[in-house]
Amino acid sequence: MPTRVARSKPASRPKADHGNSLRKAFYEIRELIVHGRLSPGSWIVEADLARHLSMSRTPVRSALHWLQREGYVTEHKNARKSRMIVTPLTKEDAGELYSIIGHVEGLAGRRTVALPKAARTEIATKLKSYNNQLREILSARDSRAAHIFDIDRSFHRTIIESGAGPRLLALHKSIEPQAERYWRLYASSIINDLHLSVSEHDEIIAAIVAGDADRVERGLQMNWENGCQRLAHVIDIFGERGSW
Amino acid sequence: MPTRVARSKPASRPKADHGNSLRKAFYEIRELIVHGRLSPGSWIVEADLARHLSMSRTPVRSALHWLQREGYVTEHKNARKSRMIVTPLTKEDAGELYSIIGHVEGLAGRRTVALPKAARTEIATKLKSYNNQLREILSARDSRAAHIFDIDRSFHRTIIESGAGPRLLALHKSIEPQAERYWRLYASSIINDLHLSVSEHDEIIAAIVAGDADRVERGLQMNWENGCQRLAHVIDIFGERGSW
DNA sequence: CTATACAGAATTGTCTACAATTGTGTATAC
DNA sequence: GTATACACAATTGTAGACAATTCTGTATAG
Repeated sequence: MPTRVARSKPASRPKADHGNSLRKAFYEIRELIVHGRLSPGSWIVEADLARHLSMSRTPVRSALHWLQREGYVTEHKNARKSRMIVTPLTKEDAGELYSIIGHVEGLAGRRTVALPKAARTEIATKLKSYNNQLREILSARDSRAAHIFDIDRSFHRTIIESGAGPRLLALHKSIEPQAERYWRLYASSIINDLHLSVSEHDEIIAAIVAGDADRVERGLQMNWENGCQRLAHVIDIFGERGSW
Repeated sequence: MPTRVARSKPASRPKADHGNSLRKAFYEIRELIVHGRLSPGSWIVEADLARHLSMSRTPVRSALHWLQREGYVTEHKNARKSRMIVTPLTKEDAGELYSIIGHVEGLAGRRTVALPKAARTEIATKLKSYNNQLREILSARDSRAAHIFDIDRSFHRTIIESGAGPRLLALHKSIEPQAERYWRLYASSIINDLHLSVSEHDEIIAAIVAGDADRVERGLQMNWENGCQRLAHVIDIFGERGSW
């Protein structure tokens, strides 16, 4: 049996779903990684993914480059060949990741404060609304993780989007989603400490209203820093994923 | 007529310089952009580049994705097709870029200060050496821009490499080279103000020796912030490139 | 003279085939 | 039983062809 198949029909090249494959590949693979279907540390084979997504290796390959760009995929650098793996989730990586996000958001927050007072009030209102939603969920003992995560994300995005320029925004967009991996994996434990984060949010809102840039920056940094420590504690208990 | 072509000569496909094309494409194209051979705002055609580098479009394409990742190339987002352009150099972009670099370095500097005193002294010595080289060049009226740039870069890299973790390091590696584009374009004018930067470096070194994290962070941020303002002034005079 | 429609060129997106390299398993020597 | 060599399978890198879309210029209608 020949390893290379003789195509029975020379005709009919599949219809090259023009312009959507790359996008699709990117989002679907990211989804697989974020949801843990592709487990951290595991080894990626282009052809397998291509088969799974029913497309050729080309867009998959490009998508993997994008994912590498965003840190979901890591180049296991041997020689000159690329060997990609799903980026492992380690305590150390989480530490750096959260620290970077904290600083990026801090920088954005600082610029948010530079906005005119009217705009700031509006933002604060929006933020309060999100934070209250979180509080409600807490008191209702409603622990739909995905829902909580979305609200928390909205909170932070509101700040970013009002303060960051295009470049910082892009940076944040590429870094922040990675926190979701940790979130998902340790969600139930993180939620236990949610009330702490909610309080920290209050402080951030107050600082924005007060127009104190330093305080906003500190508040955001602390929120992530503390989140990181809470996460680290959980990782200590449950172990890392994908680092061996 | 068969849809699939019978190649006139079945033989001799060029030898697929395995494992080096992408790398080569990436660095060469980046070189073209940084040196301004591909001017800011101009429009990129994959096939042209491929011809120029004597390789197929495939690695060029990947390289462009990498360059997009690093911000050298921008997606001129129409419909679903990508249309890449060389990222324009604007005052506004410079402002954000420098601000981000300043914060990233500040964060790294903060962690550098956390090192034991012996290590810090060693770093300080290295930094002083670089800064003295700058001073010598200044007093010698030796204005080889490339040389000056290299030394300044070494100065900052020393701090980053001692303080940053892998993630922050990667981030810095991808952002910082972009400053070079501005540097090169406005080099002669920037050099006129070099003495200011040198003084700021002194302050940074002193702060590292003193072990004052806040002061190091502030120093680095200010160094970039001020650099940005000096640059903005020059851009005001000579105009932006590639934004129209 | 201007606006619209259409044809053809230019360019990007995707696919398959092939080349080259790396890793793995098996057979053989010691 | 262990170690080395060799062959083959698995996988990545690149090439070139085709598909589809967008852009450009030109001709024609008003």
